[in-house]
Amino acid sequence: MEGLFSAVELHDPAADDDARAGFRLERLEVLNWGTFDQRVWAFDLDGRNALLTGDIGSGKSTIVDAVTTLLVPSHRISYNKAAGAGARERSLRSYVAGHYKSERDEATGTTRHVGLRERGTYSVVLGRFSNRGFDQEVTLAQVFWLAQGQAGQPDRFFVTADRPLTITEDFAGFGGDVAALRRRLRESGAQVRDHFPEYGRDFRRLLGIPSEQAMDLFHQTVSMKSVGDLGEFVREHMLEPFDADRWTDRLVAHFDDLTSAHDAVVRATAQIERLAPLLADCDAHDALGERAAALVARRDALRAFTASRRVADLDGLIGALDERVADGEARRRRVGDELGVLAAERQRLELERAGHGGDRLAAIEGEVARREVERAARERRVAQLAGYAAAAGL
DNA sequence: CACCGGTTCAATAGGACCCA
DNA sequence: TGGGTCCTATTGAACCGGTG
Repeated sequence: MEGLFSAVELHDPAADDDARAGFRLERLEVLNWGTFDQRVWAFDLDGRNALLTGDIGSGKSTIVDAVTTLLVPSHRISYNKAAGAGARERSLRSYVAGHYKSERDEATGTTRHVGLRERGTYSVVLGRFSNRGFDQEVTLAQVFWLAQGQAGQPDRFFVTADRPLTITEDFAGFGGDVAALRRRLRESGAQVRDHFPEYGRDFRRLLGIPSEQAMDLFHQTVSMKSVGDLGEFVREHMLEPFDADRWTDRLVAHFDDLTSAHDAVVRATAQIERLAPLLADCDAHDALGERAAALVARRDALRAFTASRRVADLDGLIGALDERVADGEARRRRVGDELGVLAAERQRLELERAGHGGDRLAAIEGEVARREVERAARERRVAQLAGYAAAAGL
């Protein structure tokens, strides 16, 4: 590393504490990354600002891309942006395989990339960050490997640890068995992840980065060659997304709501004014209703009242009729008795007529009948007298 | 030539499943 | 229970053709 670059210190040692506040990159290590082959290449920044210089193709962008790879999900990285290279010239795969030149196959007309490394090797990118004010150290690392005959992007896993790690001590001597390396790292207390999102959450928590957008801004600035439109850049990467269309729509909708609410109030007021006479009418209606109900009650009671009066009348009438019946009965008895006397008289006369006419038997029969009646009267008289005697206790 | 919209492709994330 | 594999939905980048 020292032979390739000259690090120029840009900081003021007198302002060292302030200049190195927060988490800063302490040391960057790469193994089998791009053209940095075979051994661990370390880059000690010591938490300071540094200027990276070097010839064209010496690997400046490769180092920058190593830092970017540590902090940004690979599908969002445009490695070519920093290198200013042609499309698709650089990728995670090209760094892991160590592509350094392309050969054109005249027979097929295709180009083939030539890599430094055979399959079966692995690559490591490791960054150690420290926050000197709080004496905290955080290590981020990613391990890549290309399996035999594997197409596409390399396999990889992600490591975070809240202590310093080095490639030499923690990412070597595992016999090429990636599973063994994972196990060893996990047992040492490091966090091993398969996917970037959870790894990203881990290191953002460790480094105290609250926003995912901050990483996007970091990515844009670290790999930026030029800013064509500063306003656009600030809008895109430094401001929280602001959906002006949606807010305009909401504003218009809110205004519409206010307008319709005002209309509703005006309408309701007019309705109340027009309903006022109705209230008076309702009161009158209620009064009339009460009066009608009272009259109906009296009308209903009238039936019983008249019935009771009629009962009294009929009772009187019944009494009068009973008297007339009694009178009639007495009269009938009197007439009956008179009829009995007249019948006896008729019989006597018939007998007398028979006597005169020689009908002595008819006279006797008439006399018998008369005596019979007399006997019955006397028996009644005897019975009456016997009743009186019994009543008198004789 | 820049821009826009649609299409295609590859990588990723995450769930289901199996196995030691 | 952890690790490995397979499958699928999602997403972002690249590409392409049309347009002003």
